[in-house]
Parts: sequence; C-alpha cells; structure tokens
Amino acid sequence: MREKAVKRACLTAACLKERGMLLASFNINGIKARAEALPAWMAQANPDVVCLQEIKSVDEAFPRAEFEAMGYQVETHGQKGFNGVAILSKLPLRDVRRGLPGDPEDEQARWIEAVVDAGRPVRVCGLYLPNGNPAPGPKYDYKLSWMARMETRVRQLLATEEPFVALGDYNVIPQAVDAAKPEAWVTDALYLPESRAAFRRMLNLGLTEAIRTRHAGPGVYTFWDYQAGAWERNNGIRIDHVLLSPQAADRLEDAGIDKAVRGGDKPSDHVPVWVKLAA
DNA sequence: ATGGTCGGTCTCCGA
Repeated sequence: MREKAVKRACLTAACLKERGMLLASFNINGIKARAEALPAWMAQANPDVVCLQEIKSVDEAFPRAEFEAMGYQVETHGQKGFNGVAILSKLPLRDVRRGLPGDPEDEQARWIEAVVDAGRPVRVCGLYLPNGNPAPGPKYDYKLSWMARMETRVRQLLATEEPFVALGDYNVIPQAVDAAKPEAWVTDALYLPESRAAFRRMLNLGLTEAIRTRHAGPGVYTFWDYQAGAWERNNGIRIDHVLLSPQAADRLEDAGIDKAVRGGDKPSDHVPVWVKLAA
C-alpha cells in the first residue's frame, strides 16, 4: 500500500515509463449524491485522470478541496441542476477548454478537454453526450447536431496527429450486443439508426473503441437503470465509451469496466470505464 | 406477465 502511494506520487519520466497512465470516466449522477461512493472508488482504483459526467453542480459548489487533498488537480465545467462535466488529474493539466465548439448558443455543460502534460502528452476530452429522448423531437435534433459538432472537433484533433482520448457517457448503444434487451430500445434515441451511424462515423475516422477491443461479446454493460431491478437482472446497456486516436491506440495496454461499483452503497446508475496507456 | 427509481430542485423534469 505504502509503496504504491509513493509510486503514484512520482511524476518523473522514469516512473511514468514504468507504470503508464490510467484514464477513467465515470457518470456519477450528482456529485452531492456520490459524496462517499466517488472518493471510495478513486481511493481504490487510483486513476491518474478521471473524467466525470453529470456532476449536477455549479463550479463553486463542487467539493474541489476534497479531491485536491487526494492529489488531484480539479477542472470543472458545471451548470445548475443538470449535466456538468469535470476532469480530475494527478498529472499536470494545461490548455483546459470548456464547451464543445460549433454553437455559441449552446449553454449545456457537456464537454471539457485538457492536455495531460506528463511524459508524452495526451489530450483528454471528457464528454456527456445528449440523451436525445424523446425521438423524434427537438431533443433528438440537439443530440444529432451535437454529435456532428463533436465529429468536427474530432477531425480537427486527428489532423494534429497528437494522441487524444475522448471518453465519457456517449448515450449511444453501438450494437445489439451492447444491450441485454436490444428489442426494448428500437425506438429510443440511444439506439436509433441515426445515433448509431453518427457514432460509427467517428469510429470510421480512425478511432479505436477501447472497451470493445478487450470486452467483445454479450453481457458487458456500463449502465443499469435504477428501475425494475435492472442491476439484479443484468438488464444493462453499454453506453460509456473510451475512443482513442490512432496515436493513443498505439499505447493501449488494457481497458476495463469497474462493474462491481454498481453493487456498492448508494451507487450511480453508471459504472466507471478505464484505459491504461503506455507512458 | 408485471411493477418498479433516482437526483436536484424548477414539489416536476430529466434520465
């Protein structure tokens, strides 16, 4: 334990080469409600970088001091009541940007990015993609236009040929295998053909869907509804994703889902997903 | 076959 803590505190190039970089994403469904479960998971998983979604908090109300005391730099992009994203990092962050470009009228806090400036730098994009229900309707239109804006940003970042990771709650079930009961989702914005096609278009630009590379197959989910005993029945969907640019994918060592978190005390309806990159 | 839940707050809406 003690040895591990010392290792984690070490930011030299030699230490990074030895241990790589652990990046995670967790839709916490409210920072206040997760006041115990989130620090407990972080203390156990010890991610270098974690992107949070649905903090449901303004920046001033986010308990930053608690996470700073755990060794994290805290960058939030919050709003009152809904949405809200954050990046917490044990490694130094630079070039922090809040908001998805492409629509100055969009006031929803769903995108934050920053460059992790340690060893070989990696840009991290933390995202909370719109749910889009009910579909059709204005919320579905917003989802699809948001995804088009994200594709534009992804194309810009790909052109730099610098490694980046886009991780978060995508609110997209990519394939039938990613739902316990796909037939129940056929009219849902998370599974409609346009949503899936917009997600696939980004993959087809050359991104790697990291979780699928390690966990292909049925029964692998990241979200279980609070209703109807979904968790107990493993009636889940896989909607939290980690997409890697080609230069980040070169460094992929492992990827996973911390499924057990869903069975803990006062859980979010999502669980953390993570990737380990070589330094 | 069926009902059933949270979170933040806008005591309803979003998911």
